[in-house]
Amino acid sequence: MRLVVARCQIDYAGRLSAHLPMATRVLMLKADGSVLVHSDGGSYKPLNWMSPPCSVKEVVSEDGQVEWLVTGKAEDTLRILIEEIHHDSSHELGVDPGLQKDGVEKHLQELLAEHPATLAEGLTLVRREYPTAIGPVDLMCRDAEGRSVAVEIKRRGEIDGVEQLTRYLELLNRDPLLAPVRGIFAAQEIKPQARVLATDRGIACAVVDYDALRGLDDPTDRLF
Amino acid sequence: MRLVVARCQIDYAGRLSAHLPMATRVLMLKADGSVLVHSDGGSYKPLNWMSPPCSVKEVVSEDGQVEWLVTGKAEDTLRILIEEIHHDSSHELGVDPGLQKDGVEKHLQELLAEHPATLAEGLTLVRREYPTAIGPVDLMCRDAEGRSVAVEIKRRGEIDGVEQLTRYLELLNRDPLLAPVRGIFAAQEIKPQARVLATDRGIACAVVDYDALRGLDDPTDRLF
DNA sequence: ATCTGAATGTCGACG
DNA sequence: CGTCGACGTTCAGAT
Repeated sequence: MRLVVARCQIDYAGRLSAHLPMATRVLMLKADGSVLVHSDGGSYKPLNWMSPPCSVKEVVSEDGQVEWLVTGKAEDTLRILIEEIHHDSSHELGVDPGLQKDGVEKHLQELLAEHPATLAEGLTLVRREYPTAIGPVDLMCRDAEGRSVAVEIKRRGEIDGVEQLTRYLELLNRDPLLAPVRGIFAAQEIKPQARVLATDRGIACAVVDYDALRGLDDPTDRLF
Repeated sequence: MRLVVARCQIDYAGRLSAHLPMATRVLMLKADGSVLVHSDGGSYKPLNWMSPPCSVKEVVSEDGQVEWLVTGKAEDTLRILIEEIHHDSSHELGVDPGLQKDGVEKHLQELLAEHPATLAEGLTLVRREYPTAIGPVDLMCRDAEGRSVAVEIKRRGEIDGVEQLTRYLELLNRDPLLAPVRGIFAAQEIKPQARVLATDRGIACAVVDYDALRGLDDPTDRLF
């Protein structure tokens, strides 16, 4: 890992073309050859970058200008024209053990599979990841009357999720052994437009409380 | 901008929970208070981070352990337990002039609006961003026979874009003044599944050559 | 290798 | 300030 603070000008040509005027920025050169250009603000996203695998070549022109030419896989090129280097240091980091996550959609699905009745009175699980020709339905359930219920789970419920569930329901309802199948759109948060679309299509919405579900679950069975 | 290389252990609690075991990493602390944790590999995305606005507080426990507590807006917290600092430097960067882009979907739409006949023989433009209740149609055109044609433009044609165009067509075909409206799905690259879905729904696919379109366009009218 | 859906997505535009 | 769609999306998992 090499960290450079330099006044530089940058041009990128690849899937798009982009240009950064001369200014002072941080250049992060990782061990795999990838390069990140950060300014003092914005977000975690660099102003510009080159993804690995790629290689950096230093070019010095006749008039003494230093340029770093970063070339990637396809026709991606990042040209960094260096005017002045304020800082330059290299560091040995080693391999990172990596990130452990908890609280993503998969966990929500696991919890709802264990407690389907929180979605609707008397709901019982038939199976998780119920397979169909166009992909698996998150939860296939049966209601108190024994009718099929397809559940689509999202962390954040938006219009795409309703579209997805609609496709499943359309397909499932062609199967006379299952039909009629109704749908429940479950999410920790449901956007108004998604709710309107779901309601218009006769799909029920269920807002899920992740922490409450965790409370129902065995508290010893945690990641950390 | 402060750059720190340190052996550290990190816990994040916010929209999800995440944990990073003790290892050597780069910590980037930006002027707006945001913090990025990078390893020597991966991609431009940090292992962990805190978006602005947020503040960093240094806490030293009784046994001398140093911890940085980064708190954000809501209940987001990032705890960085520092074991050893290998490098620590601060730099004045100033405000960045920002990025200039060229070659995104908007530009593709402009080019196709100027040359609609490249999509289908005899096609003429009615208007760009044709408004409907569920959002604007990229291009509304008329074919040689004077029938309406709705065009959805994507850089990469995937299933979502076909769904979007399907919604527009469904709505537009309810208007007796426009109906029948047919659809063209235009993209630089169309994924097989998207093509299958489009064809199944009677929507034509058009693969667009960006460079060729640019060639038709006035070459003096460039961004830089 | 390709494809698909998720994301602490982020970012910008528009109402 | 929320909503929506694009993104050099990136990313991980499954086929």
